Amino acid sequence: MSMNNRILVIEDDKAIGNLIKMTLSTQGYEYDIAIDGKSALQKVLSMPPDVIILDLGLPDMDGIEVINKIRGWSQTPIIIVSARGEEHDKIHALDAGADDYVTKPFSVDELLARIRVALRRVKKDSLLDMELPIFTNGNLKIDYLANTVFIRGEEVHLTPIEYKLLVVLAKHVGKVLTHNFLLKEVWQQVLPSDVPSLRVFMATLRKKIEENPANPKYIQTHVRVGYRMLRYEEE
Amino acid sequence: MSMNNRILVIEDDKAIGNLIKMTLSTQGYEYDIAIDGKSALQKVLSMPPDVIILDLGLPDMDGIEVINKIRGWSQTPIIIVSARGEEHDKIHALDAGADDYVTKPFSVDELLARIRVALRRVKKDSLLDMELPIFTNGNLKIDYLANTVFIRGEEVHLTPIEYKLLVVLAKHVGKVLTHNFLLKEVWQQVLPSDVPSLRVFMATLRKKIEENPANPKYIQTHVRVGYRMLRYEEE
DNA sequence: ATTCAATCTTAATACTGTCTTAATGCTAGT
DNA sequence: ACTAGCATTAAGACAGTATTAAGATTGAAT
Repeated sequence: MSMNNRILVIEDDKAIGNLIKMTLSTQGYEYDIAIDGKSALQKVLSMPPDVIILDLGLPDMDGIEVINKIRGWSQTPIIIVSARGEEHDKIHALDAGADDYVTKPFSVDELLARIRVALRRVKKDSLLDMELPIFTNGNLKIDYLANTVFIRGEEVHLTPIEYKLLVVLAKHVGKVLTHNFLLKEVWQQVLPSDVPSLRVFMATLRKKIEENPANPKYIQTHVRVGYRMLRYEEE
Repeated sequence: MSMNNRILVIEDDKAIGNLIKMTLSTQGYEYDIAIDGKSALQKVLSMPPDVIILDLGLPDMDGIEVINKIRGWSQTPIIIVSARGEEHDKIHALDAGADDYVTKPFSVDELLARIRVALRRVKKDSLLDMELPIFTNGNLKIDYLANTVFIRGEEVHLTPIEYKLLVVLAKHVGKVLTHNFLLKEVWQQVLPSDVPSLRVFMATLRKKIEENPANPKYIQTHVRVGYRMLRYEEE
C-alpha cells in the first residue's frame, strides 16, 4: 500500500540533475535519471514511473518529440523543465501532451508542489480503471479498498495478520497453498519455527469466519501440505 | 463537440477580466465572470463550470480559502492567476488543490494552452459526479463551504489540521485509512516520526466530536493499520 | 521589531490489543 | 492403540495506542 512514488528525471545537465536528485530523495521519492531521449524512452517502457520530469533541451532529441513518443502509449504526467522561457516552447509542449511547465531557474519547493499535484492526479486516475475491489465467495466478502471483511452480511474485525492471511487465500481461491508459501506471503520470510504459529492464526481466523470452525467450509486443511480456500457460488 | 466548454473566471480586476473574456470568446468558450469569492462559490454550485480561473487577490476572501471550499465538493480544475509571484502563494495554492498556476503578466497563449490541458483532463474524469457541499453522518455535519463542523447541532471549533483530518476521514467514510495515507493527505509528506503526532490529533479530534472519547462512535482505531470513520444512518 | 495567543510538535507515561510461544487435546492413518 | 500432524487454549512478551503536558512555532496585532 505504501510503495514510494517513482519519478523519472530526464535531464542532461549534471548540476541540475543532482539538485533534483537530492531534492527528491529527501522527500522519500524513488527516482531514476536519464540523460538523453533514447534512454529515457526505454526507461519509461521498462519501469513506468508515476511522474516524468523532462528537460526540453536534450542532446539527441527534441523535447516535443519525446513527449509525443511517450504520449503514444502512456498517460503518465509530464512536467517540463526548461531554460528557455519562450512562449512558443511552453505552448507546444503543453499541447503535445505535457501537464505542466516550470522555467529555469525554478524554486525547488515549487517543483515539489507541482509534483504533488501530478501525483494527486495519478492516484485519482488509477482508481478509475481498477476492477471492483470486492471479493465475494459464498457468504464471505472482502472489501480490499476498505480493508473490511463481512460474513453473512455482518462485519468481522480481523487483526492485520489475520486479514493478510485471508487475502492471500482469497487471491488464490481453489488452489492449495503450502505452509512455506503462506509464511512467505504473510511474514515475508520463512522460519520453520513459524509453522505452529500459522496454525494458531488459522484457528482464530476460522473461529471468526466459519460457522462451525471444527467443520470448516471456507478454509480446508491439507495435511502435510498447507491450506486452501474453497470456491462457492453466490447466494 | 456539441456543447461548448464552460469556464468560470473569478477576477475582480476589470481590465484583466475583459482581456480574458475576449480571449475566451474568440476561442469559442462559454464563460462567466465572478468578481468576488462569495458570488464565485454560488456560481460554481449553481452552474458547475468545466474549468475555473481564479485570481488569488480577491476583495472579500483569501484565494486559498476559495480553493479549499471548492475542493470540499468539486474536482473541477482550477487555474490560478496571480500578480504576486511569491513562492509561498504558489505552493500553498497548489497544495490546497489548484491544478495550475500562471503569474501576471501572463501570455494569453500560455493561458489558453493551460486551459486546454485542464479540459483534456476534465473529459477523462467527468465520470466522477459531484458531491454535495454538506457532509452528514449521524449527528456529525461538515459544511465544506463554511468550513464548519456541527455535532448534535452544536458547532465545534476545529484547528486547521483537525479539520483537514476530519475531512479526509469523511471523504472515505467506511474505509480503513492507513497512517501513511492520512499523513500524506494532511501533511503532504510522510516522516515516520509523524505517526505519534497523528495520534495526538486523533485524541483532540475525538475529544471534540465524540460523546465518549474512550468509546469512539465515529472514529475507530485499527491497531497497526490506521483509522476509519464509521458510517451511520441519518437521524 | 516585540509581544501575545493560538496552534503545532515532541516527549513521557500508563495502558491496550496483538502476536508469539508452549502445553494440551484431538484426529486420521497404520 | 500408537504415532504424526493438526487444532485449540491460555499466558506472557511485545509493539502499538491514548492521553497529558510542556516546549516550540507560527501568525497577527501593536
